[in-house]
Amino acid sequence: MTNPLSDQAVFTYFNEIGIISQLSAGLFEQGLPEELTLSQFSVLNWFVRVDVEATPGRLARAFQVTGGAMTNTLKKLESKGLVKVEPDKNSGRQKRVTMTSKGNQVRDKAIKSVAPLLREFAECFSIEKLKRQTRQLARVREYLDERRYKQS
Amino acid sequence: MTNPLSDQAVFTYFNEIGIISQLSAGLFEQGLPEELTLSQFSVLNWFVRVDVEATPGRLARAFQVTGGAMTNTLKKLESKGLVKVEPDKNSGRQKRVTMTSKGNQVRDKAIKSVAPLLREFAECFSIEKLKRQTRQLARVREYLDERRYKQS
DNA sequence: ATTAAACAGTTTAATATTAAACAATATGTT
DNA sequence: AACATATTGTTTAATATTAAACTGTTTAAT
Repeated sequence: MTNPLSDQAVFTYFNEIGIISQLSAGLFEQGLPEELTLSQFSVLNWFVRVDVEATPGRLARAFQVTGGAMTNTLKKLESKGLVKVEPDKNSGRQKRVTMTSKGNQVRDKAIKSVAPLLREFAECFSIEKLKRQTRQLARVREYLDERRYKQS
Repeated sequence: MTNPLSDQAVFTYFNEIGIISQLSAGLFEQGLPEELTLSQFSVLNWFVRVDVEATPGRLARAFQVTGGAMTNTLKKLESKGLVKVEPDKNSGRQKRVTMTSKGNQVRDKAIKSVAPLLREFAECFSIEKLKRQTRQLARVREYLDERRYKQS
């Protein structure tokens, strides 16, 4: 039993999300200092919000990117001296990633640079509504994440 | 007056959107036939849903991508014989893009291929809620689109 | 009529991402 | 103990995108 109308509704939904992703990433990166990309900033931010250390794999899973992408992001961050990547003493194949104090400073600076953008946005859109939407989006994200593994 | 908590809420919101965009595009493209990318399918779909002809610029604006990106997408579609790109008789700088009948067939095939994915999704998430969310997302998208031009 | 500015589309170089192949290490089975 | 399998991270090639420079065309101003 096909329903083209609901198909279209779903497609439009993801279409809006795709465009917002593109526009918001672009705007956000314009506000970022030190040639920081959104991915790089996100990793720095993760070290403040979630944990003080991680493996590359854990970060890749947290941001839903491939291992290769995370290797690339960490290389860029390491070459700027914002994170440290060391071999793990307990495991020969894992690595241990931590943020440097410079990384912390740059993250703070980035937060400050982007704050006006975020606050301007927060003035136009109710934070409560935003949080409600975020919860719904999280459910969709979890759904897609499961589907992902079912396919492959 | 800074409010780091609402900043964080906004950031998390866009973060979820970014991940959903990535995951949904990936899943969607896996279901697409003829080596069709999401961008290419979206253009074909546009010709069914919005208008039977367009200029490259109009399409670029519709999908919020740069002119260069649309040039690239149209080249791929043209090389597969799915659209026709002709010079415009009335204007020396514009071009006229239309979908071929093969393009129409491939679009139909693509719709059928991804239908199961969309329908499975529609079973898990209420279409009414989805439409309500889409309206909210559209407002966010419009806001970002305006901000975009203000910056530059 | 000339000239300047705006506009439409393309090209180029750079980049972040993916999928797939790969190397090194750990785990589990027999 | 040996061997197969799984895991972790990296490398490689391909690709879609962007920003910026560029070409050609139209519009506007003087």
